[in-house]
Amino acid sequence: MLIRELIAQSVITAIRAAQAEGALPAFEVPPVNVEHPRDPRLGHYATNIALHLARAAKLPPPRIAEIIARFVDHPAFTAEAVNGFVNFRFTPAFLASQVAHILEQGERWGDLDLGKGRKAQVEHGSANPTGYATLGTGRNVVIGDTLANTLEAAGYEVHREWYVNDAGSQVRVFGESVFARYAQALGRDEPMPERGYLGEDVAEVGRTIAEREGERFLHMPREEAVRAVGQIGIELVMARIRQTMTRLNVRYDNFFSEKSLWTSGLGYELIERLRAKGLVVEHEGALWFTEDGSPIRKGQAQKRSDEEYAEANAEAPSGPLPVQAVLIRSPAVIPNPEERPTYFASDIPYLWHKVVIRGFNPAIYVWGEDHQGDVPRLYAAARALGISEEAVRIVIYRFITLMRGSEEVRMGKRKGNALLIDDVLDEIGTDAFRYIMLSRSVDTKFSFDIALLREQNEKNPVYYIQYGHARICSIEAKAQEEQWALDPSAPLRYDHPAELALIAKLLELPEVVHLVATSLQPHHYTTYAREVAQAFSKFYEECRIKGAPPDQAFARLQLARATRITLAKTLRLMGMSAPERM
RNA sequence: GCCCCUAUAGCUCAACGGAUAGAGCGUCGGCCUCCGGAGCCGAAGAUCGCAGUUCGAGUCUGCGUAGGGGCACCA
Repeated sequence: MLIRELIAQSVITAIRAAQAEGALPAFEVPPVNVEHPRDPRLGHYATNIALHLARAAKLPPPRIAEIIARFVDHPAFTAEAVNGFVNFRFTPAFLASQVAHILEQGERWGDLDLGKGRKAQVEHGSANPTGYATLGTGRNVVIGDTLANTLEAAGYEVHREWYVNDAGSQVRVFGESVFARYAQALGRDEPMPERGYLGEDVAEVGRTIAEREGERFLHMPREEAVRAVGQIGIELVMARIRQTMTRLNVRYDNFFSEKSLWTSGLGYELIERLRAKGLVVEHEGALWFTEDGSPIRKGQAQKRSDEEYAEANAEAPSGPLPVQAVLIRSPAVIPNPEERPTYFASDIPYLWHKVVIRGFNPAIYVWGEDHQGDVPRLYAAARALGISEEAVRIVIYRFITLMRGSEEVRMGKRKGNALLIDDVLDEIGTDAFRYIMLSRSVDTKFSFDIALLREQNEKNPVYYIQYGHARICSIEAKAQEEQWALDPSAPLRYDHPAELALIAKLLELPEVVHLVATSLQPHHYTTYAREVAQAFSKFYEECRIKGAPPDQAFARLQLARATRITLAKTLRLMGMSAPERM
């Protein structure tokens, strides 16, 4: 149980006891909100319950708070009424016992039992295999991987998956681009396709194929050659992406092929199932999904400019319209059968495969903000398939604005000017990269200045956190080497404010894991890790270990160890290393 | 036109409806006989605007302003 839940319970018990003795009138006890006071001098926790009870109890809040504080009875903390709040302070004995608890938990410290062994999936990365992994994908995978780590710590059995968009017309355009580069590498005068992929990565893939395979594809029918070269291209790109992910300390259990959803027949099977429910209809030669079975609205099937939307919707009622989207394109428009299912059409069997076939609950999607419009569609698909909406959780993160000095650089894979993860890692390394990606909340857009990379790297707070960890390792080693006088027989005791503040900070770890696991907002770790490192620095500054009386030296060394465990765990959750020296 | 997201210190970001809005970087000023100074202490500096709900609003609601994304037989 989290400590805040413990406190909430003792408050409820206190209120009931007060009611039983007639100190408070009878009323239904509302949920008790327990939080950290902003000012740590007020205590470790506080509740505002008295402010909420004023009406029900027909008493002024400060009076209620006093009564509750008087009836709170728990060995771990004391209660005090201030300003209508009830503030709680851990007893030094309890804090000392928690240091022992952390040491005993070791690597399991911070773990929760939220998942109760249920299977959860985090699908992240999933960029089109039409080029090497870019900065945008970097934000995606760092968020996804950290969430996966978190759910694991929270007691879920976690599956990590990359969805390979190996179907659709982009793959063909990519294949043609690779083929052109391949032919060019062999000295042929082959033009790049229209809207082809102009990046150096695609050129490199073309050259690699030329080196490995020679001219054999030049002697095949072109259509066949493009397909074969495109397939090899995807494999080469995915191989490189896997390398990049390894470098980023992001691992996957599976790479799931979009194409397989159609070659297995699952996609068509589900379309028939939905058709039977009247949710799939034919319209102008294409197959459409219509959330409520209503007829397809006019003019749905074209892209429009902002002005055209404005005009088309001038008379439309306010609020979102029922979801309608093409699943299978009309043969009259798209002749190639492989390109007929749309991206959304694949989402339906993919969701089914995740939740119904593989039993993931929740299935978490990490999507860039360009997919924000797909959210209602995915939920509509879930409802149509009879899948609980709670099983589907979607994290939308904002894009990165790439700056060079004060100038914004528009990135594009197709244009070939996208910044690759590998290039950034060459400059700043995995830990700093992950820290930067994690330090902003997912729905905050942030700018990434390549001109300042080096400078930002040196000042990256991750080093401060790791420094704290390394410093503790060094102290522990020195204590052993120099045989400091330590007395492990005395009970642990702490009374210095810096010691007590540090312990209280360490005790927040399970709460932070809980917060990240439920909010799916991994940036909270960066703040927390920094606070722990800061509390340790202060402790280090003010409380000498070496040379203290043997019982106190031992207690402080144990506290340093508990800090090391907490820092290491937090770094590990964020996918960063916890170095023993720097 | 409709939908989603964002606006907090000079810059980059925190803050689960609570008490004096916190950090980092930058600026200014202190601190190394001592377990690692990648540190510690201090100063200046902020909630886009107008209403509303609430005992209490950076946080919720409405309107406005500014920015990003979406509204495809693209992926």
